[in-house]
Amino acid sequence: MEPIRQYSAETIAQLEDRWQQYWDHHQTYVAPKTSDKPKYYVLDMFPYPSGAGLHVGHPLGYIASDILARFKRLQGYNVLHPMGFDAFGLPAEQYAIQTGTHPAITTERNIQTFLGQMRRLGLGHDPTTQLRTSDPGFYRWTQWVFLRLFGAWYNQAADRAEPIETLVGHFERQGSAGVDAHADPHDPFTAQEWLAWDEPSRQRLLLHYRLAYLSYDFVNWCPALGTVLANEEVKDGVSERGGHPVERIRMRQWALRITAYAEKLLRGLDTIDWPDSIKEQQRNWIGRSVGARIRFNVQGQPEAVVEVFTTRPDTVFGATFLVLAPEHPLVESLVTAEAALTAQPYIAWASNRTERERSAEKEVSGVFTGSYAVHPFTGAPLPIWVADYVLVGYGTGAIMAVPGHDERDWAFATRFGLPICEVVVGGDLAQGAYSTKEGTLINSDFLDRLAVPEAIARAIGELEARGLGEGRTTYRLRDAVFSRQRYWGEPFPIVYREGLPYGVPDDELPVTLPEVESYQPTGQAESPLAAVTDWVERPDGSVRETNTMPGWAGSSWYFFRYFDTGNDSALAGPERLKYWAPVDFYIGGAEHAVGHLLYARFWTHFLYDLGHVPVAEFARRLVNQGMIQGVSQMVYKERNANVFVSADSLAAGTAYIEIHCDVHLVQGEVLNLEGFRAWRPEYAQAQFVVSADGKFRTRPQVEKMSKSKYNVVNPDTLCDQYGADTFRMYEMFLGPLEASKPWDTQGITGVHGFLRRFWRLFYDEAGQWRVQDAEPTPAMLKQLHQTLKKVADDCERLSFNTAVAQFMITVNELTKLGCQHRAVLEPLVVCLSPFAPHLAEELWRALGHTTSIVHAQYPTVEERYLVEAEFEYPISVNGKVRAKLLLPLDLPAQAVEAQVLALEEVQRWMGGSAPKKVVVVPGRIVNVVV
RNA sequence: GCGGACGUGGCGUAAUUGGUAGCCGCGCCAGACUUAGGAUCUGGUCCUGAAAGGGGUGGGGGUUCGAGUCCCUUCGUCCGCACCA
Repeated sequence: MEPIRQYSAETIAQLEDRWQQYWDHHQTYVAPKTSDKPKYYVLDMFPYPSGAGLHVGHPLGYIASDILARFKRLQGYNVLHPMGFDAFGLPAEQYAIQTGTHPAITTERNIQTFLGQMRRLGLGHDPTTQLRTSDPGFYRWTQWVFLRLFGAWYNQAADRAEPIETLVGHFERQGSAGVDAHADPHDPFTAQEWLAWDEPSRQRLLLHYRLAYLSYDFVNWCPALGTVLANEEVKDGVSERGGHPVERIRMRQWALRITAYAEKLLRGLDTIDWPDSIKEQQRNWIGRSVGARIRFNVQGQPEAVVEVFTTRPDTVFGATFLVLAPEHPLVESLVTAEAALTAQPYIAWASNRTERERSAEKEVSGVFTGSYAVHPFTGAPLPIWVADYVLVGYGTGAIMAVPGHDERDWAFATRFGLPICEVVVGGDLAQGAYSTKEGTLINSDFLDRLAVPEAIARAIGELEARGLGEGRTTYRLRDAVFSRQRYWGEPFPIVYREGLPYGVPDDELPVTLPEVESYQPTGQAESPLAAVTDWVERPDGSVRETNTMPGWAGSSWYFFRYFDTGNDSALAGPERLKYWAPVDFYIGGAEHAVGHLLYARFWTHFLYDLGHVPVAEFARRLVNQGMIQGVSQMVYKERNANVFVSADSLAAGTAYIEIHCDVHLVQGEVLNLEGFRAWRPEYAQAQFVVSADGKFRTRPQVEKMSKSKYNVVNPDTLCDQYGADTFRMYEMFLGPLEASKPWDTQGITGVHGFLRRFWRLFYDEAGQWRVQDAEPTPAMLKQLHQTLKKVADDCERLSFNTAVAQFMITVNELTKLGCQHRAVLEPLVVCLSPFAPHLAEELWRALGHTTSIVHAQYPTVEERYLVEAEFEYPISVNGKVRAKLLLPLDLPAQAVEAQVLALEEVQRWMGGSAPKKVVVVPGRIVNVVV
């Protein structure tokens, strides 16, 4: 291979291409899947291969993980750094509906674009691990996991999931007595009854327990997308994808009993190194609240019992009325004939309002049902109201209103003239409700004079003793709706016989996605698969489930598949799982906080319970890379004329239209007028009012990077111009990895200049090799080892921006020192290689090495070169470090002592007196004793 | 409203985690070269001052010999959650 001697635009392209080919050809990044070396697993959140390709914001995380992977490899780890694709998803399907192109074709096309762009960046992913969630060989195991969920129940006594067989065994021996499960309620039964039941009855009952089960409940139905959505996919009452309105309707759907894992998901957060904000979001989402359920009988309706949840059972004597959500199942029977006239319209109106309308509403609204509940302790009649500030989905969908100590209840009581009763001392009711936990109880019979915490315990004890309720922990987390009425997703491995679901045998997996004539949903809540009758109807008379799994199914476990992508007897081989799990470093966007990241934890906990994977938490450390925002460039056009005015010359009285112009036409807020004229035909003849200096200025504006704002900067063009190494280093140099920051193309020249100057250390301007074997000077060695140390530290703490800065300092310094010494430059190239792998490979080869620098060893930091000519002596007074004294390194202990004694400041702390004793210890701490 | 993160030059940022604030880069200024350029190289660039010096990390207060860093308070920005009983 002929060495490249110049580092210029033409040769950079040649150089980078050459090494990319070399890496492909030599399979440089394939990790041995088992090894004696310690492992390090670096994982990116795999992308959905959208049609738009990558913009400069996307590669930030990929570059960071690539640098870390390369760095860890240099440190001697066996590094797995894979890349796959989250290939099922709505955009490909919607494109298919419009064009008839099979989603698999568009998806594969997009994947190839992504792969090309990633290769161009020099990302060293293990090429043997390129999985796709839409590949039958992969989704076979997604279906397999689903079957395990379907075939499992949550044993609360053992605090883990177990195969459903253990439950059936219990039923056969003891009936439902003694089962402590996370399950839907049902009537108790005996072993005899169970044994007497027919198969459908047993199956129907088991659905109450299965961790994947059919539910008939309120779901988020999105008419525009033609599918249901999980709570995590709905934001502010509209779909996260597309922003379409979402309705709450009752439908039969598959759901996963994630609520069984609420407590484990909460506790597991304490064992993992994830960002606080993500942990906090997950805690909020799980929404644990401790309190009690209380049952209220209804006057004149012995069969009706209103159960409420409260976190403040101590305030039960302050309850003056009950409120039910409009959708509460008891509402219908509680509305009396007299009240119906006013109540019915309100209930109908409130139930039909969207979540969004309801939460936007500030006005208190509600209606009296005409019925009264009986206070469990006083027997007082409490009017039962219906109001939409009570949500059907939380707690029991009913509350006891304590207007004295809950703001919403107070507002409601005030609005409708209901009584307000003070039961906790600690505030002023004239100012409104107060919900202090500091006060003591009054007007509360047996709770009087107790402090709130004791009162809560006492109230729960009393409720339980009298059978009126019990202590209870409630979670905001809902079971996850798991079916979608779409084509482009994993088919369920489920068939129905007599309307009851059965899992297909494992040896029938994968249940492959059939071809369809139309990708259009076939009607209200039905997947396009329903139309494929010869697929749906099976010879034995059973029919297939026609929904498909949601987008997050495959992403909930894919990180285990990279260990063993070809395995067709298990999701991954046990010894590989044992070696590689968990992920050591996971990087991706913060937007997945309560979606993917929660589901993936849930699936991992589940698989761990069943012994299929060796870890309960899949990712030890998580980092969210910041978003790179676009910087739009705005130009101002007079409203009524084809006249553009420079942004610093706008006239006060004139009306202007703000127009996004292509950011590539702007250099440092100055518009390239010729380019702008040529950009749009209608601007060719426009007039331009320029600033005093003759320049036409734009106004920058930070916003999301988007095609419509003409602020998208494509990494490919920057790689063409400066090379991938420059691009990689510049993305890192931009700022801290986790911070969001606006893209600024201008600064890239600084990094590019650094790489050129670095090259100059090896080749002079004429392309002559200048590296010598001479002995480097101490100053050079100091510079080298400082850099080796700083860069290693910075890589450990992911401070890549400061590492890049350190490289720049070094190259400036070594240039000044005239360094051309192999002993300095060779280690430096290794140190730089994670950041600029192409350039490093080239120089490594020029230094005479015949193997890839990827497998080199990170140079040893020799501390002796780092010690300063002067040393900071920490001075401790009676053991507490009080000061540091800068003294020459070789100063004898006595001299240090003398210096300390002479230090006026030390005497000042001593209160004017000289220290009794000064001890200089070998660790160079100076102890001063008074 | 609740929770989290943060506030440093014209800009992106750095500061050995309590020890000389402003590293590195952009931009800007000056100079060199020059086939005048959006190239390259050199030097300068927090404020004030002729200098010595003084001031300075959103504002105010505190702890400390010493605070960008810790504590209290206030203002502001960003993010998340939000009728959660």
